[in-house]
Amino acid sequence: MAKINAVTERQKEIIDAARRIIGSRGMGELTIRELAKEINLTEGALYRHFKSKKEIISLLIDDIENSLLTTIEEALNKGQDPLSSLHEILFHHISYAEQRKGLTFLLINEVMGLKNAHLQKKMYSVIEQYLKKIRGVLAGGVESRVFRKNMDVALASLAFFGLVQSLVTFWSLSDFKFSITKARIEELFAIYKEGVVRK
Amino acid sequence: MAKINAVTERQKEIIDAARRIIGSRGMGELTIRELAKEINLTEGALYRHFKSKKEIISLLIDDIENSLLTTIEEALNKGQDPLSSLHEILFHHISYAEQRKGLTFLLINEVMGLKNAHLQKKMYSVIEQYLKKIRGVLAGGVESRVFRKNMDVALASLAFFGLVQSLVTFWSLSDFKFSITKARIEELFAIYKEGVVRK
DNA sequence: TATACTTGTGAGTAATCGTTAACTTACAAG
DNA sequence: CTTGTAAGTTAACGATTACTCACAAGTATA
Repeated sequence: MAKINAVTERQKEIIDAARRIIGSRGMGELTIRELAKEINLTEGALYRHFKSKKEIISLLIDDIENSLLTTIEEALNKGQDPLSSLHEILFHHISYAEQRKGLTFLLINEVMGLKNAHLQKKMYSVIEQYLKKIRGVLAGGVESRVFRKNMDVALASLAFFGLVQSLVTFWSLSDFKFSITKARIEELFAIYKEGVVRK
Repeated sequence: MAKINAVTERQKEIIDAARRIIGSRGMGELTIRELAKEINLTEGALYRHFKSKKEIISLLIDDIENSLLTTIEEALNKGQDPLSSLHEILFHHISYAEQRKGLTFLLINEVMGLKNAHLQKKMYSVIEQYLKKIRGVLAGGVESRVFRKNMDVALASLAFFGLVQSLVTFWSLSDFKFSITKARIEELFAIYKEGVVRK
């Protein structure tokens, strides 16, 4: 299948600016005016490059789809076995979220609030792809008997996702006051890996 | 300390209406006009009962603070030991979130997006109180040697929170299509309790 | 050189937002 | 009978929203 909609340079600039605004000033400040100001263009000019604000959000989702899934894919390839793959993915995902100041989760929520079926489906698809990768690793681990054999991999992938989401939520609400250290992530992984119960 | 701001009956009606709107139509539809329509009042009349929209959000956070923490407290009292306490809390929290259609998390994310220092601090406080309760249970479990002794209880409480958050996020994005069964929650708890690695 | 396409400007639109002002009504107290 | 107050209505406010359009300047192509 050929590329239907190639993303132009200007479009890239626009979504970069959008990411900057959301990260520093929040979703509520992402307006056409502010976006135009950010890249020194007029509002009318912006509409030469997309047809609606929803399309910008759609492009932002595409951006996340590419960057997040690529990040996870790289981490996955670095891992030598299922367990180290998960370890790598957790580290990469958290540093990804840290760099982007939780943009992914802000966007997830915005899309939920919009109640726009198309965008919602698209966002759902991204998360589903993410979870699918995790499920793949988990299933491999179950097969190679590194992971519990009677484990529900769908829920285990969701729980994995939750590690990052809750950390970023708490971190964001604290206004990014505390730093996420390597040791903290290590312990978070240990909880996921070992559980809380004494062996 | 005496009660400074007693919540009136009308105020209760208003935040109930706000909850209904958010649950059925999303945060984006929570406007003064829609809110007035929902309880058959005029917009001006609403302002007899609060001084700004932010105050409504603030009241909503208060509402969550009371209802969620009460729910968790009840579950905590039901549990006979640390492990069963966590079990109860997870069940109660998920059914709480289910009833309210993930309102708590919608509100958390909305506040994150608003970048309003006061509301953010308030929301942070609610989550902090929640986590504190979980930390209490976890610390008790470590002491009674039911839980791992070298566990970071702060991160473990965050991971617990993440179980519910990710489940509700995914559930909400899927437009509440799938149902959360008892068996699923049981398995989710098993992942938290046992971890994913084979013993 | 003439033509067409792209990208920009600047001024506008209607709609909607939170909020407020001026006024009315029901009711209670003295 | 007067006065005060709480709670409502109606109508508007200024600001902001996403979005549009006539027009100009540059660039590439024929």
